[in-house]
Amino acid sequence: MLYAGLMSAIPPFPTPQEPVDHPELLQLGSAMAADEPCLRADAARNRARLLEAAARLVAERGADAVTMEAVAAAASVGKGTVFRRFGDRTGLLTALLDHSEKKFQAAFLAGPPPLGPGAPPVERLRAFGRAMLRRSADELDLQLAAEPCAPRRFTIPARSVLRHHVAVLLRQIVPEADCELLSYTLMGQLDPALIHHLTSQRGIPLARLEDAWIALVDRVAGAPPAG
Amino acid sequence: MLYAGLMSAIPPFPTPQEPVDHPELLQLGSAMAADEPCLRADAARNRARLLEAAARLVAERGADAVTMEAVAAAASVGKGTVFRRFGDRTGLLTALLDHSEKKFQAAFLAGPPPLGPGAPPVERLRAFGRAMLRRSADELDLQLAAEPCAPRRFTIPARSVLRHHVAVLLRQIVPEADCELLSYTLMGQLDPALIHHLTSQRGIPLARLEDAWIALVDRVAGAPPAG
DNA sequence: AAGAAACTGGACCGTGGTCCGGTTAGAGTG
DNA sequence: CACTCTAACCGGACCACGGTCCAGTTTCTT
Repeated sequence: MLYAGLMSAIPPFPTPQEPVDHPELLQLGSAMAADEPCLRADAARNRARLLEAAARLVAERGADAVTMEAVAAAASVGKGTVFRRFGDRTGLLTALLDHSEKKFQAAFLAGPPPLGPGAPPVERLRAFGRAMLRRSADELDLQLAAEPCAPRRFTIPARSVLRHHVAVLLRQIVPEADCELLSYTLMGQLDPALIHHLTSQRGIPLARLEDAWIALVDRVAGAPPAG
Repeated sequence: MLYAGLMSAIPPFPTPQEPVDHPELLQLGSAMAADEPCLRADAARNRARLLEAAARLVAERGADAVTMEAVAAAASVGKGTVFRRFGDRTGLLTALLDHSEKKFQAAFLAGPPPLGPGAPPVERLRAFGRAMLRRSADELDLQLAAEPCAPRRFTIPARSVLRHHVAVLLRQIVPEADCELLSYTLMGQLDPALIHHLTSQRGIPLARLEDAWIALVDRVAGAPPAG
């Protein structure tokens, strides 16, 4: 099992990953064929071993067990190496999710309708929510664990890409609205932490979340479903 | 300066604060006259000193400087005492915010319109968003620092109260909708972390956030503002 | 072969959180 | 009021983890 990398080449040390101010251009394809940008042979090998070890830890003992030290030990590698490669814990977890993330991006950017281009925007937005909800339902532990603390929640590049996609669709549906801000609102309903809270802690079935998403999209699109 | 406490009596030790499964009843007035439930004299004194010390640290060196050890030292108290009293770091920060929180709750539960009862629900909802945005704009550091990590974000009692209020208003406005879930969505737009990201990191002025809130409420209420 | 750039690993630090032996407030009793 | 008893409280030693640093090693280039 191989994972793609979203780390670019890392200078000396203290420059893990830049916030990416304006990810106006969607990535995907930038570093897709070349799984390892320009990594030295030993570095690439260690990187692979670390991801493999981390994945094993997640599978066997849950995301909480993915301690930086545990991963390092399981990969027979020094702790510093883990940090150098992935920046911090979030970075490592994010890298673990990278594979499915890329697949998902490909699906809504270039896949078949209704998720991909070809269907009317409202239709695509509905499908997007459904897909997000289902994807988050699996991988929930990891998604939660990968979430950084408060101030950086909205700087995650992957999330920015998703949100931007929503904004683009919204502009086609309700051009007169503040689609940028509206996209944040809609994305809020698909937040892994919220999904976890509603399903695990309040026992709300996923189907109801999907219905709520559809209703929300309709409401925003200006066609109240039952009013 | 005295702060109200939202900690109930704490049994032996490892029971900091219960999740409060169904906060259907709004608090406010439960432990309002009695600032300290049944706290022993020395405990109450230490509690006050701790809050005072924490507030001083925030004022002088920012929320990041509020280390549990630093607070303990500044209050000339043992570290264990801080944890016993407030459960964890978020608990301490939450207690610091408690005063303004209570004031805010009082304002929309029993204050003058349009925030309080008396105005039509849509009007109250608009006012609620405005008030939240402005309140979060001050206190932003504290609000951010007080936010617990991913899985517990939605279990904060104070947030639950606010969200519940929104749900109640929504039920009066769009009874046919899934107001429970809709309230989560609306609250998402008022999340301190989002506000911080938009204003501090993307330079979006608060006024635009307020406009977006109004527009969102109108949209949800089924009366598209310009369509 | 040799030099430079990149990588490695583990010692080190600060912080959040736990534990438990010792201390004290304050109620009950005479 | 003095004494005693107990539950609650206190404090700081202790642990685990995330994150940093840097001296020594390895890879790649020329």
